Amino acid sequence: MQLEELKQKFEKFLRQNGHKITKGRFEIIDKIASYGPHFEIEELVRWIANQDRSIASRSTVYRTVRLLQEFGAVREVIKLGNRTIYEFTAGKPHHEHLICVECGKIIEFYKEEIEEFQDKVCEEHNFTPLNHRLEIFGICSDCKAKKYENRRLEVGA
Amino acid sequence: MQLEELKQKFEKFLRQNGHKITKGRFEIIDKIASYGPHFEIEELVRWIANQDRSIASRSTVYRTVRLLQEFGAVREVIKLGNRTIYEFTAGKPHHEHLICVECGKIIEFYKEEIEEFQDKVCEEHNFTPLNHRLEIFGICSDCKAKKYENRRLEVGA
DNA sequence: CCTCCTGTTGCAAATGATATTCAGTTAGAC
DNA sequence: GTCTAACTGAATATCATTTGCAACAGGAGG
Repeated sequence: MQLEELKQKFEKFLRQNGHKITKGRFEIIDKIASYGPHFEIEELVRWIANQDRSIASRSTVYRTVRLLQEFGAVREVIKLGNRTIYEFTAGKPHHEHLICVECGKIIEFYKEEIEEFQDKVCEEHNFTPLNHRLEIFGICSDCKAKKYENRRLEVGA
Repeated sequence: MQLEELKQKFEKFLRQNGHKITKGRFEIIDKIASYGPHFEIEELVRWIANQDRSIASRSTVYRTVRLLQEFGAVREVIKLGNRTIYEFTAGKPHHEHLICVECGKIIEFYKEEIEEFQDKVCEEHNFTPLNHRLEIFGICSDCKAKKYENRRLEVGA
């Protein structure tokens, strides 16, 4: 299983950077992995707190997510208002996101051309890209359908 | 001058939405326009506070920037950590940004293809786009040059 | 010009995400 | 096992942003 492989690499990363191997850190990875592709830290903290045996405090979750970002297994993918939505990337290829501003649904998509453009633009400006983020905010098909429903109800079916 | 035109349109916008025409709001627009293309609110607040005659409180600046966003003259273009960088768009066509993570320099660029992709991807997902934001984080040419200088100095010129 | 109602302002306090401090606890090198 | 540096949890601090509220000011109608 590739989660195990990831953990082993993370362990090596920790060792190489003078960090210690603690149970909590690996339990947090398990939680993130089983939570779903996208998460917010406060959400994760609440979820963990609700479990039978709480494995880590708020501070530890924040600290571990930061480590995972440095390691490269977690990425900040959406910044909306004061919310930060993270993604457990774990080897997934880079991709972008459509965000429904009505229901919060997140749709992933990949367009190779975007990477090509990034390279072209950066070269033009002699700029060395480290990472990028493309967020498209809008209304998803479900929410559009719902609005249509509501309109019908208002008019009187 | 097109700033005047913008103000007139904003005045109409305010009237249409049941808001009042106050001196402060227009003075804030002047400040934003003379500040430069990109600004952060706290920065703007401090700058305004340092003027001979302080024209608006922190809350009013925040509230006015929000109105200007609804109106469409101001846009959140970069979210980095807990910082939000705004742009005074005022009719400028949509474009994207390169952000130097060393010195904070912001470089604007436009690629029509990005708009085309957005439309294509959104169509595929039956998603109605409202706005988007592409941020490319990296190191600008100046900072790369500076690093090169430092390396030379360390080695001993 | 006066009056009244509603939106606006400034301040202080609240909020919410995230960072930090510190004292007690552990990992893991020797 | 011993020792030290890194880690943890709880409380506290910080920083951007929002909100409650009392005083104030547009602007519509007279």
